[in-house]
Amino acid sequence: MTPPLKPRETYIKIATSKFAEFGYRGASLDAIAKEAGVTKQALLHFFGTKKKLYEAVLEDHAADLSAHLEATEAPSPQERLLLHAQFLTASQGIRLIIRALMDSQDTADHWPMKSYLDALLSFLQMHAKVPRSSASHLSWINKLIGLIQYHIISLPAMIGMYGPDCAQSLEQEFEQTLRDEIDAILR
Amino acid sequence: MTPPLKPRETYIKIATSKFAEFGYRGASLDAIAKEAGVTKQALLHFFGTKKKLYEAVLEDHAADLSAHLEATEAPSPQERLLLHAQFLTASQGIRLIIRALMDSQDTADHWPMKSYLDALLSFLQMHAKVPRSSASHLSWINKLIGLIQYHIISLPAMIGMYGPDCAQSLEQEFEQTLRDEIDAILR
DNA sequence: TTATGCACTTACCGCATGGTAAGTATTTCT
DNA sequence: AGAAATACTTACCATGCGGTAAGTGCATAA
Repeated sequence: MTPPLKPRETYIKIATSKFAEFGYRGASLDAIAKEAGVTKQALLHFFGTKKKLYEAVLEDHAADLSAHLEATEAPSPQERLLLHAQFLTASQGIRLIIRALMDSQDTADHWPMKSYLDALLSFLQMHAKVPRSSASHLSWINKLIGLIQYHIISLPAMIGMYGPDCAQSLEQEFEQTLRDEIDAILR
Repeated sequence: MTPPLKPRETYIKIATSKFAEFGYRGASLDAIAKEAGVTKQALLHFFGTKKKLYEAVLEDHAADLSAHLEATEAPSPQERLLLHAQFLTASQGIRLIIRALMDSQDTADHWPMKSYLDALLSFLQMHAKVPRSSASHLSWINKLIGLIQYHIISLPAMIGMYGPDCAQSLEQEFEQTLRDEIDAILR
């Protein structure tokens, strides 16, 4: 029933998961193309260079995140933000963001995630318990994303070090922390 | 006055900064060797393979962190942990940890950072306000490292997006958050 | 004095990678 | 019917990479 994705969209989705998993350098055009069932020249045909494909991926992802925040419905702002945070956690696309932040200093000025961050900022400003500076909200967002992101990337290592049993309690503690943080600033 | 580093130690220090900055794939033996003023075969002579150099770097770094935690002196446990957290923030070696967590699933079981994590855990257990499970402490450590780590890697992008002025307030908010988190669990 | 080990070097190899050039089949527009 | 655009393909190339092989200079030990 889902309409068949256009080639370009297909490539972007596959590239997204590859870049998220292996990083910009680690994800080769060949590997992405192979998963899509084409040759890498198909990708170069659409995007010109690997760098441009990467930029397209980042922009597409930012749009996805903004769209999800927009579309999420819940009885209260807290629950809405919690749902969105859980989506962030589950989507694993957060790895893409970390990779991007770590890889590129130079592209920071025309950073594609800005639109998404701005959407989050205005959401916070609209529903905050008390008025706060946008720097303060930005700092809170950093805290939240840092929380989510480190939880995701450290979990496999934690399980490796402390056994599979620790996973469940870590998950529980993590969700409680999410709730606490959200409750702390939203009315 | 500092005693001249042995070659092996020199290589590890340089490799540490390169791996932290560019990741395992992104840091080439050539680049590391060039900065050390030798050829890459000098590195291969000492470490055999790039992978083994990487492991040596991780182990050395874990030892450094544990040593710093051990050596830090302060009037109270809170201040001691705060000093250590600020060292973590300033050392930028935290990038190494993130890179390592993201790059390797398979090496998670014999993860070199475990000794450092265990040192942190016992520190928390010794000075916690109230007794808590080690899973709970582990979760708190994740939170703290996530906080530090995302602050560091996102700051350049934040400055790029919102201008240099936001840096100072982000720094201030960040330090306050560190203090709050530490005060929340240490007596 | 010879030998042994250490800390390298130069020369080379094979492979993976991003990218170019040119061609091809299919659909859409005029 | 013919032209143009779309969505690719095969063939190829230059570069950078990790790693091997063999040799060199130098200090110390027997």
